[in-house]
Amino acid sequence: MKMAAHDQREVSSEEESAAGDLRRGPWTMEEDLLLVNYITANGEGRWNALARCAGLKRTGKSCRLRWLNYLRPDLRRGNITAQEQLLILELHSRWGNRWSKIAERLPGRTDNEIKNYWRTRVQKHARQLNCDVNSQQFKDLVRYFWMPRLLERIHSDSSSDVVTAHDGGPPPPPPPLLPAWPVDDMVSLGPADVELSCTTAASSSSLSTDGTRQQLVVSPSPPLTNDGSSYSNNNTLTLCQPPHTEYPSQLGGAETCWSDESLVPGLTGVYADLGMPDLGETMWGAGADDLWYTQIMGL
DNA sequence: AAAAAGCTCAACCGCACGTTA
DNA sequence: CTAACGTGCGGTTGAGCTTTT
Repeated sequence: MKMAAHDQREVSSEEESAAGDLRRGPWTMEEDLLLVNYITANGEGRWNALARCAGLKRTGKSCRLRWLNYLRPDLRRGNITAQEQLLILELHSRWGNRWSKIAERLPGRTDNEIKNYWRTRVQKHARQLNCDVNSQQFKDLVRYFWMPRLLERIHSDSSSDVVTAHDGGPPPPPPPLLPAWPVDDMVSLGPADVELSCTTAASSSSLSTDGTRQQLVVSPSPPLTNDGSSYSNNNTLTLCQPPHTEYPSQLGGAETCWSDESLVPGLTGVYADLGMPDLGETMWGAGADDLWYTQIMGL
């Protein structure tokens, strides 16, 4: 964890703004205490007056930002989880750069945090692919490669928790490829009127939230439609692959691939050029399980 | 070991919009 | 009606840290 800026340096007199004697730059611990104590006693709002009354030589804006992004008690710390990444990708595809709106769906996360995540992780990979982050190609990439990948990870993480809790025996076999998931697999997610689902010939899986209850539900699959490509209606994103796209698996049985040139024109070529494992590793913090892509892509 | 490059994220900025006097 | 003020948002910056060369 990064050390707070105010622990790292003293306040320089130059940071005392000449204009109005207002301070700028990193907050000190004393300023944080003043702000927290004042808001605890008096509540938030009226930030300019609050700044004066609390004895802070800061703008109201600066106080508000410090409180919302760093000091308020319901903030969630730590890395963005796979579930949160999935929600960010889905909500951004729906709403664009409406960071505060997206943040509402991720309790404890700030718009600033989500915005930083998007810029440092997602946009970086768009650049690496020479894609515009707003291009249809990149959106398809996210939809057909990264979101299924995240769903798989969410599942495998929760599965491994169960194994370690209940099974002291030999290590389990490698996790199945998408999406042979257990039924009623529960994961934690923030409130959102979002449902994500994946469909293959074998089963379908969905990750949904309804504002009060969060769940990842895996259920037997309905028959695939011929085109296998429908997705994104009002509240449901369905990631489909055509039934003919099957690949032999070292893990036993035919496996499915989430990409198909007919669905995402040009994508296969993108990955032939750049290589998939690097993408997954840097974006989602993956390690050995990038084998998944190399098997599928024949790389 | 040191320099360079890359990355993260707290904080600031300008603008838009709503509220108040 | 309107000017001033308060608030919130998205975009941008840069200090400090980490990784690579």
